[in-house]
Amino acid sequence: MPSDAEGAVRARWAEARCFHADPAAPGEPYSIFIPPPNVTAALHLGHAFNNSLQDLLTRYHRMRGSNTLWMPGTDHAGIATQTVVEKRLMLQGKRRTDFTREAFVEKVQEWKDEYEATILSQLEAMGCSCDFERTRFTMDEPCATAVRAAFFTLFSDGLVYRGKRLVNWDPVTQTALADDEVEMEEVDGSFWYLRYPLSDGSGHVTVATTRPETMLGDTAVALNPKDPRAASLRGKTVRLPIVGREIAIVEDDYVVMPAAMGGDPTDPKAQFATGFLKVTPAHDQNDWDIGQRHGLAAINVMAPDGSISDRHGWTDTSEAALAFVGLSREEARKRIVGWFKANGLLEEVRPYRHSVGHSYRSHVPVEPYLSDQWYVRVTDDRLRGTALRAMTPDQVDGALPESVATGPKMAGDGELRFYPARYAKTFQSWHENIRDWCISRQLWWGHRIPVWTLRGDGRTLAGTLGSLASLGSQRASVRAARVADGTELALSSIASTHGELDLHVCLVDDSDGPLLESHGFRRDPDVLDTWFSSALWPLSTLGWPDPSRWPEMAGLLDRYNPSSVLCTAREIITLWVSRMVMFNRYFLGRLPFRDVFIHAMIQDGHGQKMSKSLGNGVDPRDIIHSHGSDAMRFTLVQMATNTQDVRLPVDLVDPHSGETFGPKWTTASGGYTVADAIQSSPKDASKKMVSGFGAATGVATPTAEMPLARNTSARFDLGRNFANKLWNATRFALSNLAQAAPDSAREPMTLADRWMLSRLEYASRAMDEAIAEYEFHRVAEALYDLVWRDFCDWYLEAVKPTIRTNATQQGILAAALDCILRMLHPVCPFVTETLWPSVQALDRGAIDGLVLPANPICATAAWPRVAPTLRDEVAVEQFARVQALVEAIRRVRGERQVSPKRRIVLCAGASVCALVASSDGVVETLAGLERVETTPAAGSAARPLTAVAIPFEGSEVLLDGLVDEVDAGAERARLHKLIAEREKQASGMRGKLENEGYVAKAPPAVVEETRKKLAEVDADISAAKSALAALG
RNA sequence: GGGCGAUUAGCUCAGUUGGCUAGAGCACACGCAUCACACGCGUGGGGUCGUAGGUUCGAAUCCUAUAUCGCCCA
Repeated sequence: MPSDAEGAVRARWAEARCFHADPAAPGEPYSIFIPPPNVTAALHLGHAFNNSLQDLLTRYHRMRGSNTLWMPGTDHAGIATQTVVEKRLMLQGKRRTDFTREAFVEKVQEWKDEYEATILSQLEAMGCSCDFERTRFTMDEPCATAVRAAFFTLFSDGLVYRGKRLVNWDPVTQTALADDEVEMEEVDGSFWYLRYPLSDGSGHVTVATTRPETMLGDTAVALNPKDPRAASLRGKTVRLPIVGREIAIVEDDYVVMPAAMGGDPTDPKAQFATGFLKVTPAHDQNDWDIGQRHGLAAINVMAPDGSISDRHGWTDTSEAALAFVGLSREEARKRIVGWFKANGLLEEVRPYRHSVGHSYRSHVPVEPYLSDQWYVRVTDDRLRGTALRAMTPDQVDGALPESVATGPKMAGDGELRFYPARYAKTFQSWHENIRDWCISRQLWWGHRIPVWTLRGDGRTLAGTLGSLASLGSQRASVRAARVADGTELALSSIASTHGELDLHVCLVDDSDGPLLESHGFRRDPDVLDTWFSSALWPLSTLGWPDPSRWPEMAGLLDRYNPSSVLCTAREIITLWVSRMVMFNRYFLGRLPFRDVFIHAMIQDGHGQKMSKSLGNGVDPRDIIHSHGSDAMRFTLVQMATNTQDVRLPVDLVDPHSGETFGPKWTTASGGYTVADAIQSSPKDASKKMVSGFGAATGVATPTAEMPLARNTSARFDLGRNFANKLWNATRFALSNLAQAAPDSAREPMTLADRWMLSRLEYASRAMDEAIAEYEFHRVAEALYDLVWRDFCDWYLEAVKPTIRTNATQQGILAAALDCILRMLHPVCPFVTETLWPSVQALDRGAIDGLVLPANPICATAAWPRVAPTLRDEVAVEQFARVQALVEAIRRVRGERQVSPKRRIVLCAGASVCALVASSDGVVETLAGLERVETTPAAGSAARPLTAVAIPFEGSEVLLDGLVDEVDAGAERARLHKLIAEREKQASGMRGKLENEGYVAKAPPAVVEETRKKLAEVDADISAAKSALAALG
């Protein structure tokens, strides 16, 4: 199907507003929220996959009469988008800080506008039946309003708090990094062995460390409680060199014991360990955890630029320590090692290769850095508990924790179901082990945190608080915390509290900001984690908290939340699914969706995840260009199995010659296989092109002489061939119906007609079941078998002799075609919609059990109502025999290389002749028979010399006229081979039946089946043997 | 380190409570320009189901161990 026809079809849909959801319209609601794609980049095949499945569901339920909403939109993707824009600025030699915050955000906005438009056009090109009139963006006004309301509510309810935590800090760009922005790199480092004297002068302990510079912030030395030295050291303290701080010796399981003292000799760390660990809670995640367990102080000895500093939490600076203040962390390391050496406290240095996290932006080692961040208290039962209680009980592994199970009941409890079921476990264990959610990000692109803070002593702050009374609790929420440890305080007690305090005021609306700022408050510069706004997606897109503010959203929230299903990928269960469930339940008291369908991942041909950095993502528009949208969709649906990720070997299309070829591969850092950035034309090696890898990584820039090569993949040939097949079959059917004789008679239904209707019934049932279970490859399989195998290979061939004169059959052919278009539409909307008008124009007789209401547009046509009575078991069984006979004859024709043009004579017994007669000429047509003759009973002395015998259903069937002269030798060989095959089968079955255990214990039906089969095979063998005997 | 998944034909994948000769598409071989389709039609070859044990009358399927690969979480 030509791709320009796709545009015309889209225009038809748009004009009829087929996909616009009207909450006032009738029908059961069926809604899906699109997982909003990041505006960072264009969509790739993974998105095409995900969206093809969502569209399949949406179109299917729309045709089934549901009131359907597929909500589209995009996500601002804070860190990722800000980073790509900063990278682009860097190419111009500029940095984010060269601009004002507003000017920079403006630049990101431009990027967003460009990619949002690209993404939406990609969705349209794929044929997605989204309600594009309702398209949302996570930072547009309704979404921002929802974010603000949600944050305010959580803040007021005590579910948001400020706390300290180690973040991945990039000291060069001075921002926190998400975990996935940290690249692990192998580094040649060292273990330094430092001696820390015991305070009582009774000796020393030796700690091993890869980061000696952090010792300035040590607040303990730890050893394993199983360590034999533990008892004698219990209660003692250590005098920290340089600083002079007296620090405790604590016992913790985390500490690795040296191999020599009972540590695990296979653990490489045990080879290096001394059994003593310096504990620096402010500069190491594991040390932080130890610190939490033992109540240790966290002393931060670094400035945000990574230099040693006594101004960020370090107060007990000694004279000796001052010498290191101001040094970079690299320089400090050298000087501190030098100090230990000079003072005789450096015991040893051993080389050590280990992996260290590096910033993917500045490529310097990431510093675990202690900083103040905002948190959502997701560990609270109101969030975590409601999420766990949402799980359907039969998917809960074991039992929910007692404290959770006994929590308050709520609508939606027990209604959340995962497909495939195994992912429920991921959801459950995530919530059982969840930690409070850090939601602040040191970025400029995102929803800015709506909190204003004033720091001061209690008495002053109490006074300020009094003058803010006019704000009222509807517009402002106030909380107070002690600066030193973050402890929250009751507002009534702050006037009498000593020490520095922070007063945090959360505002519903920015308009009250200036009032706060006039009192010296400053707004938090950070923005919210992107997932905070994503978590509200099923709420914000429907106008929550106040749909009346947007007239076009009236009624949406009540009608479409909860939605029907969320379709997404594995890693999203923790990032997004969890948070949507918690927020939707907390704010609205409902589930955001009842089903969660987790689909496989599309990998490249080397089993690698498609990613921007590898440049192996394939633009769906490339595939639409080479194969068409329907072909892409059908193939993707066919690949949607529930167990496996999907490998997709990718080829390039040479822009110079149009030829498809396999690219040249190379190995990139990390051992990944990537396409060479620049590829040569297979036709003319002097002509070059840029691969997706080259363009995505910026290694090569496409030019007029060296254009970007499109991707393609032979995997999509399947879908293209399928769409082509349907197209041609429809053309053929239409032309036959157009040439039907005007005086066609209404005949009784033929065997083929009854069989075809049965196949429609079967396929319709198979589709319903597969969709209900989200087993999409079965949908594709059912359609493929129906269209290609049943309709094209058999039915169209079978009706050829009768279709032009049999009016009943004409009606059935038209109805079958109509039914097929409807059933195929959710997968291949373009070709079905294109064919729709001509098929709708056909006359069709009324068929009992098949209802196909007329409709001008396929997309909104009713799903076929196929009654179970359409299934004709007799016809199904009879036709299977016809197929077996035709195939048996064809096999011989194939072996003998008989020309398809050559007509032959079939001589068979009464039973086979009756079968042939019942087929209304189908056997004759498909097997190329001249005529059929009834053979006299067995012992056929009159067997023609040119006849060839085949066993069929246990009797001998003769084919005459295959060849001019039978080659007796070849004929014997064929029969011997056939007999050997059947003997092997028979002996297998006989073996089973001779096994007493089998006959005694297997279900009787299974045993009976084996007996029946064996009798048939034995009859075939004797038929073949008698044919052999006849040959002489 | 914890969890999940995969390993079946040359390739990409099915195989849902254990039960007909383990299937499909592509690729391959042979034949066919058969009046819808060569992006096609017909026929055929090709697999000791990762390995080793076990349960069972019977195992690709269930159990145990093990190898390799991948993903998620820490």
